[in-house]
Amino acid sequence: MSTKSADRQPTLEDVALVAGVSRATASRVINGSKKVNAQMIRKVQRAVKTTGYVPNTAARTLVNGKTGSIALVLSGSDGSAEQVFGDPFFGRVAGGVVKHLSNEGIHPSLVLADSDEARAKAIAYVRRGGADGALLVSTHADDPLPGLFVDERLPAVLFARPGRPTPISFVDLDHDKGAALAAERLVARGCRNIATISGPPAVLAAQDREKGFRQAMAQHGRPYVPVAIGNFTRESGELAMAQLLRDHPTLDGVFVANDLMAEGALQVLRDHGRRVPDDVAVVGFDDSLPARQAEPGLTTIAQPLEEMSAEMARLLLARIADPTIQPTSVIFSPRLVIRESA
Amino acid sequence: MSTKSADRQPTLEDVALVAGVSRATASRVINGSKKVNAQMIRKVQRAVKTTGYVPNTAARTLVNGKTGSIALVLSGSDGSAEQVFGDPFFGRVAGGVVKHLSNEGIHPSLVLADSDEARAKAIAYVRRGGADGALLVSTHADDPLPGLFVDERLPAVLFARPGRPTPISFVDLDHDKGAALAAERLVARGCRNIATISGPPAVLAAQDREKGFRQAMAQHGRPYVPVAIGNFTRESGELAMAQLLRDHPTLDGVFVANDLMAEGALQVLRDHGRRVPDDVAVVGFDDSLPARQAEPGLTTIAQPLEEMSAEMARLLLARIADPTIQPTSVIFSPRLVIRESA
DNA sequence: GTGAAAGCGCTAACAC
DNA sequence: GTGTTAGCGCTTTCAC
Repeated sequence: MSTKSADRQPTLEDVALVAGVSRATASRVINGSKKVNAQMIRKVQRAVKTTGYVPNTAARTLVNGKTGSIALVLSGSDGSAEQVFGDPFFGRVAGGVVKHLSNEGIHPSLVLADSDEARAKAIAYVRRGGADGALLVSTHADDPLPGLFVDERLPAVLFARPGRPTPISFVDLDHDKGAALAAERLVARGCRNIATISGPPAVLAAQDREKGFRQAMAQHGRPYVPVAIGNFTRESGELAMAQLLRDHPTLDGVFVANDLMAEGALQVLRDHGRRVPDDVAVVGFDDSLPARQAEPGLTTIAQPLEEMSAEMARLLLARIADPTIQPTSVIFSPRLVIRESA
Repeated sequence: MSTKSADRQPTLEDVALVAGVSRATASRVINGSKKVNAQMIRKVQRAVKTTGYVPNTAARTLVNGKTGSIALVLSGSDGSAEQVFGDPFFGRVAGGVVKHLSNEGIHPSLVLADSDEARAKAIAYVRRGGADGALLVSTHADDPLPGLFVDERLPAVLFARPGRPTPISFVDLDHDKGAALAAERLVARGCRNIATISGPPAVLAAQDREKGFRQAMAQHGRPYVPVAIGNFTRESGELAMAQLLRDHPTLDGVFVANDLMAEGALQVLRDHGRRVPDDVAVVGFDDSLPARQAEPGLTTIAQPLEEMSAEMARLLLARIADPTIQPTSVIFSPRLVIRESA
C-alpha cells in the first residue's frame, strides 16, 4: 500500500529537498504561516504528500516547550485502580474528556495516582514534559494532589472543588441544589418519614448532598432526617438501606447520595417486600447508565458530566495557552429525572 | 514547599554545573551507567536532588527515537465514543492496561478511532512520535486499523484476533471453550429446549461463541439450537429474549453471548413470570461487575480480561524493544462461574 | 573513567 | 518572501 523509500520517517529536510526550498520555508508552509508565496506553498504541500512527511513531536516540543498533550489523573485514595473504569461515574467523566479532546487532536494520557508514590510520579511525569498540564479527578477532600500541582506551578484543573482553599480552577456541580430537588420531590409525593443514605464523609460531594438535603428538608418543616452512611458502592447501599429499615420501619421516602447505592437500596426494599414507590419512594443521584435500566426505573438527580468534563478540558487548555489567567470555577446545575421510583 | 530558584525546569547542564562534572558524566549517572566513579555518582545524585532535576522527555526522545509511551486505541465502528467507558468490557480492558503499564511507569494515551478520519489520525499520531506503538482494542471483524498499522510497520498488538489473516500479535480468549462450558452446564442441569442469544455477526467473538455453542450442543445430541441476534446491549438482550419466548414458549435454557444482554434477558423473563433458573436457566458471558450483582446472580463465563490486557501490553513492549520478533498469539482459557441463574 | 563535541528534527530570530 | 543559523536538552561516539 504505502511505498516508503527509506525505513526512517521522512524529516523536514527531506521535504525541503524534494520541494526545492529551505527547511525554514517548508516549516512555514507546514505551520500555516501567512507570508509565503502561493507557488511555494503548493510545492511544499506536494513534497509533503510524496514523502509522507509527519512532523516529529519531540523535536517540536523541544523547541517550543509545549508537548501538546495533557494528563488525565485519576486520584483515588486506595489502590482500586482497575475498578476506576468500572465505576459509571469515572467512566462518564473519562469518556467526556477523551471525546472532547479528541476533537482538538489531543489524546490524554491516563495517570493513576492512588498512592503517595504514584502522586509524586504523576507530578514528575508532567514536569519532565509528559504533558502540558493535568486534569485532576479526585473526590477525596483531603487529596494532596491539587496542592502539589499548585506548589509546582503546573497547570491543572480539578473536577470538584478542592478540599482546602487552593488557587486552582475547577468545575463542579451545585450539589445543594440537587439535594433540594430530591427533597422537594419526596415531600411533594407526600412522604412523611424521610431518611437519607449518605456517601463517605471524606468526599465533599457526599457532604454537600447530605447538608443540602437537610437544609431543604428543614425548609419544609422537617428538621429531623435519619441518615445511614455508605461509601458509594452498591453493597454499602444495601447495608445502609437494611439498617434504615431496621431503625425506622415506618420509613416511606429515602434520598440516596448516588445511583450505585440506590440500586442496592432498591434491591433490599424488594427483598423486604416493600413496594417502590408506593411503600417507599427512592431518589438517587447521578443518572448513571445502569440506573436508567434499574427495575423500577430510578428517579434521580442528573449531572451533566460530559459537559462538565468538556469545560474542565477547556479551562485547562486556556490556562496552558495563557499561564497568567486567574483560577476560575464553573458550577453546573443538576436536573431532576423522574422515573418510577419516586 | 518547593523552593525553585529559576522558573524554568533545571537541565542536565545545571546538574553538571552544581556537581562539578561534565554533562556527559551527569548523563551517565542518571542513566545508571556502570562505568562511573563512585564518588562522582554521589556528587551527581546530590546535585540532582538539590536542583530538583527531572530529565526532559522530548530531548531524550529526539536523540534515541523512543517516546517511552504507548497508545491505547479504541476502535469502535460508530461514533459512540462516550459510552466506551460505560461498557464494562472496555472498562475492564482499559483498567487492566492502565494498571499494568503504570507499574512500568508508562501512561498510555487514549485514542478514539471511531471513523476513517479518526483512524488516519491515530496512525499519524503514532508516526509523529506520539507513541512507540499501539494497543488496539477493536472487536469488529472488518476493522481496517490492524492492517493499517501493519502496512506502516508500526508496532501494534490486538485484543482479539484480526478479522483477516494479518501478521500481527494478539491476545484472545478461547471462545469455543467458553461456549462449550455454557452448553455443558445447561445440558447437565437437564434443560431440554435450549436456545442462544448471539452477539452482532460482525464481531468475531460473537461468531465464535455461537459456533462453539452449536458444536458443543451437537456433541450432546442437540443438533438444533434456535438463535436470536442482539448487539451486546442490554436493550437488544431484552428484545431477543422476548422474541425467543414468543417463538419457543417451551424454552427452558438459554446461553446469552454477553452479560449485558443477559441482564436484559433476565428482566424479560421476570416480566413474563418465568422463574430463573427453575423455568428457564440462563448462562451469560463476561463475568462483568454489574452481572455479579444481578438478581438472581448470573451464572456466566469469566474471561481473565485484566490478565489478557497485561499480556497484550507485555507483547507490545517486547515488540518495541525488538522490532524483529515474530508475531505471536496468546489464547486464554475461560472459566465457568456458577451463581443462581443456571 | 571522564570530557568535548556532534547531532536528533524542528522553530524562530535574524539577515538578505 | 526566503534562506541561514542558532539553539531547545539530551545521549553518545570519540579522544584523552
